This record gives sequence, structure tokens and C-alpha cells, in this order.
Amino acid sequence: MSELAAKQASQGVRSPVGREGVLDVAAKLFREQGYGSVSLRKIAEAAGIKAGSLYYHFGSKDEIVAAVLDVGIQVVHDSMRQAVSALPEGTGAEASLHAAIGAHLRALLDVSDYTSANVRIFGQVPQSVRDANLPTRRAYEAEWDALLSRLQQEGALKSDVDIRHLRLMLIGALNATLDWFDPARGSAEALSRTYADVFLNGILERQDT
Amino acid sequence: MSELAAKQASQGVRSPVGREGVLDVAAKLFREQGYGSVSLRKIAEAAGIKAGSLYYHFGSKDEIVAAVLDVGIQVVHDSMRQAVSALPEGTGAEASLHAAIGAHLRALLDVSDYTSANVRIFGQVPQSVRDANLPTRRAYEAEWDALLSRLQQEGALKSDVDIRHLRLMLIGALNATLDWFDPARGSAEALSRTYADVFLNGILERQDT
DNA sequence: CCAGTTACCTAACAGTTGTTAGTTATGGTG
DNA sequence: CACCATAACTAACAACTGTTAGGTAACTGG
Repeated sequence: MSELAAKQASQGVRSPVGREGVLDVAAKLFREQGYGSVSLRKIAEAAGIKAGSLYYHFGSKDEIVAAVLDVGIQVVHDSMRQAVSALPEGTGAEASLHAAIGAHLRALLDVSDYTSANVRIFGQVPQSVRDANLPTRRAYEAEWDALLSRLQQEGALKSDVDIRHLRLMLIGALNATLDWFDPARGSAEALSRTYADVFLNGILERQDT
Repeated sequence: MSELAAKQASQGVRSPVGREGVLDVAAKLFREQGYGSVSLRKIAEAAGIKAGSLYYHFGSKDEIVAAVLDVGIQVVHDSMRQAVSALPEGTGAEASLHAAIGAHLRALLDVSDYTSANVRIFGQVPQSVRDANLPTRRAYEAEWDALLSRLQQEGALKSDVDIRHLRLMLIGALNATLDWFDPARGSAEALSRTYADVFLNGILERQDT
């Protein structure tokens, strides 16, 4: 049950599904089935209302999916920012990156239907919806760029790697886990350790260490 | 113009679009617009015929998209196998991986609408179509696993990395480039150097080298 | 020259889609 | 009690979907 619905129910209101309940259900369906095969009637049925009723809360299907996309980025953004800023001052590059990667993967794989829906359907929605989501995306990307730049200025990262490129590579690799990750086979936590290690140290056997 | 169409035209035949021409056009549209928003009428129009005529060559829409998916994997598989097998015997891990990565990225970003369409729409098509494409996929994945295992047995790769996991991570990262790669900003060739270097050596600044 | 094959076209079908207009039931407020 | 906002419902629309049946023109082998 959504927070809003819970609050209203406790006030004795005949608990309506409401805008929030619709979004929760929509995010889940989009994550599971993709954009194209989720109709308004499917969303409505899963929410326990009729299709026409969706237009009380939203002006169009685009408006629903746009809301899901925005929340999806906000969740992972908050999660990542919080994880990094919670680190003690002077934390090394290794731990900082691991924290950021872990936060991203947890939001994507454990926590949020919104974030996974975003990653899954962003490439499937109409251009106009994608454009509407861009500012929110850019803010999250800037957070990553800031982190990576800081580590590079501290001399922890190679000076010849391009930050934008590295960020695209990193987030791309992380998001791709959504296609195959199986919680029964391993935790997001373990995954983030592996990913951080590969990106930081590579996979080549070395003489030193 | 497709090879078939060219051959037939040179024989004096009133050049039909044909099965091959339809697939070429379908692959391009799927790559550009995704699965859901490409209707049979759009494919037909782009091919210069009418929607109903598609059923002369194919039994259903699923059959069209399944054919595109299969060809997409075959192209990148052939490209990768050929690139690796062309290397002189005793080639090091670094060069081997770079060749494989380069072949994959070139098929994805430069060469084939089929391969890029596969990566783009695989997650959007009906379950049955995905299942039909699985054997072809597995063969390509096995090719990668064989390469990585060989390198690991030669002692070139760390012995504690899981091959399957590494392959998923690598191909996932490579495929993700499709979302942002802009040929005007850099070549697939240059990209493959960067990716190989990061995966092999990591991004951490080191005392040695 | 005729028969057959190839590759298309036309027209229509049943189902689904996003969307709209008008209606109704509920519960809090003056 | 009357009033009003909230959150639904019903029923229909035009457009579009994959698909099918039947027809037609062009080239090919006998």
C-alpha cells in the first residue's frame, strides 16, 4: 500500500488507489513487460480501477510514463548521493567508487521498480517523453562526473581517462545487469564488489600486489 | 539495394523487393525506432510494398522479427570469430581481447543494422520470439566463454574471476554503447581500445608500469 | 503459346489502443 | 441537511493493429 493510501485509510477515508497507487502499479508493469505491451487498461486493471478513471489523475499515457521515469532517476540519484556523502572525509577512491556503484546497483536491482523501469523502457518511449526526462538524467550524470573528477584530481585515477566516457561506460555496464541479474544467484552487494574491482584494477594477472 | 535484388535486376527481372529486401528494411526500422512502434505497415511502406504482401514472404510479424534477431547474432558472431582466429598463434591476452572487443563493437556500431536491432529490441519482443533466438545467442556466448577461459588457463587473467560473469559484464558494457555512441564524436576503433584498456588494466593510477 | 510460379495488390476482418464526455457514489464541511 | 470536491464508473469514438482471402500482372520453362 502506498504512503498516501495508508494515510487516507487511517483517516477513515474509503481508501482510493489514487495517483500514487497508479504510479506504483505502472512502474512495476513497465519494469516487467516494457513500454509497448503495457496498455492503459492493463495499468488500470492492476490498480483495481477502470481505464477511463486514469484520466482523473493524469492527462495522458505519456504523463504517466514521464512521471515514472522522473521518479526512477530521483530514487537512484538520492541513493547514490547519500551513500557517497555518508563516507568519512578522506575516504579513498576505492571505497568511494564502491559506495557509488553499490548504491546504483541496489536502487536498480533491489529497491525500486521506478529505477528499473526507467532503465528498461527509456529507449522505448516516445521522443517527447525522453526529452522530458533529460534534465533529471543530466543532474544524476553530473553527480557521477563530479565524483569521478574529484577522484582524478586527487590522483587516484589515471589522468588520461575521459570522465564523460568513463561515466558512460560505468553506468552502461551497471544498467546492463538488469537484463540478467537473478537475486537467487547472488546479491547486488556481491555484484558491486566485483564490478568495482574490475573497473579499478582490471582483469589482468599481475606480477606485483 | 540487396544482393538478391541486384542479382535479379541484372538478370532482367523486374526487381522485386523480396524477402531479403524486407528484412533489410525491417532491421533498419527496428534499430531506429524499437519494436513496439514499428508496425507491419511501416515496414511495408519503407520497403515500397503493401502490408498484406509481407505475408507472401513471412507467416507473421514474429517471423520477421525472429529472422532479424538471428541474423543479428550471426553477423557479430562471425565477425568476432574471424577476428580472433586471424591472429597469429601465440598472440597475447591483451591483443586477443582487443580483437574480440573491436569486432563486437564494429558489428554493433558500424556494420550491421541487424546486430544493432538485436541489441536494441531483444528486451522488447514477445517471449516466444526471444526463446527462438536463444540457441543462436548461446552459441555466441560460448565463443566468448571459450576465449576468456583460454586466456585464463594461460595465466593471463586473474584466476578468481568467474568467466560467465565476466562475459556478461563485458558484453553488457559493449552493448550499452549503442545508447550513446555518436560516430561524429569518435570511431568504434578508438572505443574498443579504451574499453580493452579499462577492462584489462582498470582505471586506478599505479606506482608501477 | 500456354501453364505455372513469383511477387505483389485490394479490401476487409476483428481486436486493441489512447482518449473523451457524461454520470454516479462517497465522505468531509459549512 | 445541503453543498462540494474527490475519485471513481460507463460507454463510446476514431485510429491503428496483425492477419486473411481472393485477385492480378509479369516473367519462366516446356
